[in-house]
Amino acid sequence: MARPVKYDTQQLLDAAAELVVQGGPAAVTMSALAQAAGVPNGSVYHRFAGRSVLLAEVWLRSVEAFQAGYVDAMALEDPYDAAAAAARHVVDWSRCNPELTAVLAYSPADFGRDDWPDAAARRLTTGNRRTLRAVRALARRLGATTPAAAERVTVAVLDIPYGIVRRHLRTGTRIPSYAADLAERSALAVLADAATAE
Amino acid sequence: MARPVKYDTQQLLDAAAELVVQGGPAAVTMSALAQAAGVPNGSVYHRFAGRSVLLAEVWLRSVEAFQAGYVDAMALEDPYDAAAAAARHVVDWSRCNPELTAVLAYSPADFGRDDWPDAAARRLTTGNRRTLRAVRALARRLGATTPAAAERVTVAVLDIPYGIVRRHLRTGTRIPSYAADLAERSALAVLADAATAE
DNA sequence: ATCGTTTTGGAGATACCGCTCCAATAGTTG
DNA sequence: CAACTATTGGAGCGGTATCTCCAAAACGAT
Repeated sequence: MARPVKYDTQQLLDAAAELVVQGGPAAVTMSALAQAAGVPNGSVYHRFAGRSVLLAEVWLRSVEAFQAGYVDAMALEDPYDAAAAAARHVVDWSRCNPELTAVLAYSPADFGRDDWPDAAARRLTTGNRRTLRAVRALARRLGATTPAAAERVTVAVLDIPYGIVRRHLRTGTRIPSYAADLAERSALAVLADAATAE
Repeated sequence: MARPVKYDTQQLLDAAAELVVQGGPAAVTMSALAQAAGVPNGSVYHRFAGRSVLLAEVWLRSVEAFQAGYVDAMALEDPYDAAAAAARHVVDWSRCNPELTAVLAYSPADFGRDDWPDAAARRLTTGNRRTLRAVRALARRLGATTPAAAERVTVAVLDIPYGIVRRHLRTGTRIPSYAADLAERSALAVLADAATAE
């Protein structure tokens, strides 16, 4: 019925993520993407209405992929098991998805969030809210009542594992194999310390 | 002897840091800086030879200010006191220097490290090495022998406090007053857990 | 084979950025 | 007051990025 599509959106997003690895969000220009993917300049605009839409897609694809597994990990019955699984997931997922992790090393603001179309902005807040709810639910199951206690849970299941990942990302060293164990143990140590405080 | 200087370098760097807060390193353009500081376009070039020099100065000023106090904090005699002080310093310093902290949320690469002049690159490696040495010395004093044990110390004195700071930076929420306590306690919990493992 | 429909490709308009250059400027000195 | 000198200011050049536009291309349907 018509000419078939020649360029896959996903392959463009992959190339864009690769550009983020090499030079951050600023390196993701429409022309650089076209060149990196071996696509004519104008063809990029047939997939993404503009640069802000492209950047939104790059971010959302990464964050949604991460959050899906992260929320799943916290669904385990025992709250300590859930916390341990969540901490491990951050490290393991990052090891398996270095390009997507490089994207998440920035913030939505760095990907021009202010210029995103409304639909993209909504996807972002929806995903973030769901994740926040999951963490808060876990905090409740762990007996956290005050804001400080809830934040301690966040430290355990997010700040610690992501801090490890981020440091290796920045220094260029590969994430060592013991990193997941380290993240889990450190997370549980913080949670155990919180339990003794009650 | 000659016309006196009219624009202070520090005030330009302050304006540049403010630009980083609002829009990341990409927003630090020579023209944007000139406009933000109320300085003519060309005058910026009388202070900084080019954009790469400017970005290098912005980064180095922030990181050196941070590292100075950080290394000092680890000089305490008792290694656990030193670790606690280091963890607290990260949070306290970030609370007191939000603009400089916003700069450190990125990496030297985001500030165009590859284009820095040699002198700036040397300043960076010198400061980083000194800091790394201090952390490694602390790890030794805490009895860490394996790489995994040393990294656990890094988790305690850097990843945990900085993770807390970074999360608040990203969400736009102010760092709560209990954050320093939370960082210290979490750090000591991780270190205590490490001690029981031996 | 021909038609209709959708995708493609790339040249070019517009805007912005880094950077240069040099006349004008404003203190300092004698 | 006049001469000297380092600093200043802004117009403008070259390069690059975003985005538009429409003829050409490539397939399915008839």
